[in-house]
Amino acid sequence: MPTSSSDSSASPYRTQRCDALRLSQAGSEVRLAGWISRKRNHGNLLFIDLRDHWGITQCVLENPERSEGVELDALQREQGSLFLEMEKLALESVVSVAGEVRARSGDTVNPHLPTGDAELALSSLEVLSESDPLPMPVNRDADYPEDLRLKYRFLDLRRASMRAKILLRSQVIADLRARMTSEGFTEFQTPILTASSPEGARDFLVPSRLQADKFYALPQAPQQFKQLLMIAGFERYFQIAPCFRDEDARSDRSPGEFYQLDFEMAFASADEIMSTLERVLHGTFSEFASFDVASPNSVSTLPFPRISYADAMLRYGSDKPDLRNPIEICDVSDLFAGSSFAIFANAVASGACVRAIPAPGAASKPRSFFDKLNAWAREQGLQGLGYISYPRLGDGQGPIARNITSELSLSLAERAGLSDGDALFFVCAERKQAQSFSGLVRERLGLACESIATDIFSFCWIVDFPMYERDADSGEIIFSHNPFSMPQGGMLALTEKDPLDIIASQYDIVCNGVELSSGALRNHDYASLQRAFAIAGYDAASLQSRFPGIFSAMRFGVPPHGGAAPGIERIVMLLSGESNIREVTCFPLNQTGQDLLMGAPSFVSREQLKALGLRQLSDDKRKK
RNA sequence: GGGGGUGUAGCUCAGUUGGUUAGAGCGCCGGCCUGUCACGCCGGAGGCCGCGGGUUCAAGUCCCGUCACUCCCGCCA
Repeated sequence: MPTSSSDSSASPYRTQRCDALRLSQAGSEVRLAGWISRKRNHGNLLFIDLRDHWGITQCVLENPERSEGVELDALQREQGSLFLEMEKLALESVVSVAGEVRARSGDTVNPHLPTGDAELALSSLEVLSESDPLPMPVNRDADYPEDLRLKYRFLDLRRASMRAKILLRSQVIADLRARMTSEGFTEFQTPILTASSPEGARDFLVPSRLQADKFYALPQAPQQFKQLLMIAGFERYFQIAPCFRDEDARSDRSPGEFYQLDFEMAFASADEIMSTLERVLHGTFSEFASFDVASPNSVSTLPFPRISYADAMLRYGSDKPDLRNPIEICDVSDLFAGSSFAIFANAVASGACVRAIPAPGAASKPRSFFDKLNAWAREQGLQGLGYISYPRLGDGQGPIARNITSELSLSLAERAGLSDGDALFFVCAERKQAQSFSGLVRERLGLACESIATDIFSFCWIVDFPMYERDADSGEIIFSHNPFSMPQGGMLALTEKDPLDIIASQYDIVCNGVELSSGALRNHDYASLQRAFAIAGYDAASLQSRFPGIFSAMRFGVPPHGGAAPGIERIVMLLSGESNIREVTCFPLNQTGQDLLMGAPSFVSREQLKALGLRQLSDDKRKK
């Protein structure tokens, strides 16, 4: 694979790349190939920006002047027709051109272009592929509707900003591979056509031709396969793994497929797994951050902080907190209990929580700042958002402050760690709602008070997730997350504890409020895995039929193991500052799961359906 | 499945309280131009105002419905 500019000598289309033009080549003949990115036509002087994968070179073409009564010689006539041909060639046509390298003089040097001190004076042109007029320009960085961009993705991908993101993705994947390999991991490929599993996300199904009426499913993740590889005795597995989930899209969630850096380790502790992933992510984020990683804390130092799930929900109101935001929530239910502020006192008496969210420097904000937040809180379905404003800590102001003692006002400020000039917001609701809502308030205040740094990657681990939860609708005990996780305390915890108090050996890694990965120690003990499923209502017999692979393997020697699977797109999104997953994907599906370029999904022929033993659609439905 | 936003020229957008023939920039076509690098100047073509219905003397504009895209909730073990 040629990487240096001189290695393309074998090409019939060019002698060098468009980024390789040098002043030192002045006087020599050079051939270039690429797309016509821009033309600047001065009548008898034409500039062409020729672009290939590597860069841009300015080509220049002169039209010999035809003076009154003086005939042009053959060379001049040839030059003239070359000019006319190039002049009418559409942008984005692909050409191979040759000419002499010329130095650009003084003020015609373009300092913004790496090749800007020289240019190619054209003497020949071969049109390799002519372009139609473009449905969208590609030589500028403007916003275009996403459906247009996806329909002409091959054009969209010619744009510099898209190229940068896609190339970054490639480099990030290569870097992750190298780091995993040097950590002693081996890369594997696991099946794409596999069995449907009834739990988790909705499966993509593929009908089987050889086994009538049966279906394959595309893997939601290679979870069972990587565990089987552990049982097979490969101690360190990884894969840049495609995952398929038939769920609705979000801007940070592709509707069909995405990639994970899937890995698993045998005979490892949770600490070992976490520190391994930390090293890899810290390395990759330091390598590719767009800002200066030399400045302190620009990428969290190792080891990343670990926060229990319960603590995260209290202090940040989220299990994926953005730690760039310095605001921390605290519980003040006990301070309001029995206080003279009857609304909160009564609510606490009947089991509600009051959570306090500091707003740094907000005491000087105008009244409208508080009114706006309050209006927003009502939109979100809350009664309202109380607040105390503290121009000085001893001088709480606002509607709540007028109804409580100055001692209470001061205690609140102290508990929340306020300084003069801050304000304190209050959320009063049932515990779960108070948690999640104070998290939203925290996010909003972080933005409003401009207290979120933009040039750091702030990582943390969230640990000690509950193993089970109660389904809000059915009231039944269900798995909170991965059923194959090891419960902390093992079999003893499963038999002795209230299921809702059992903690899983699960750890999520979070960066800037983005959940990069869930991970866990897996339950390698057959009996306790059966017990764990029994608590969630699965009898032993059904496990064998639901998860035949893993359950038959469990009986033949299973090493303790665990792993994680950070999302590739999420990593690239963070590194490129994108909030939309489609921006870091070459050919993404749109929000409704369609590929507007390839026309997927599509109807298929009657013959194809018949071979699969599937019912045929009526003609009018197919035509619609 | 539910809620919000958007939809006017190939593209990006403007279009006032409902009021003459719906505009601009880019692109396209034609003309001029020898140092530009988003080249410049002159001219031209190009519109089912997403679609259907309604209100009105009059609808791009107001109302109802519908479609497409997008963001969010549900969902994503």
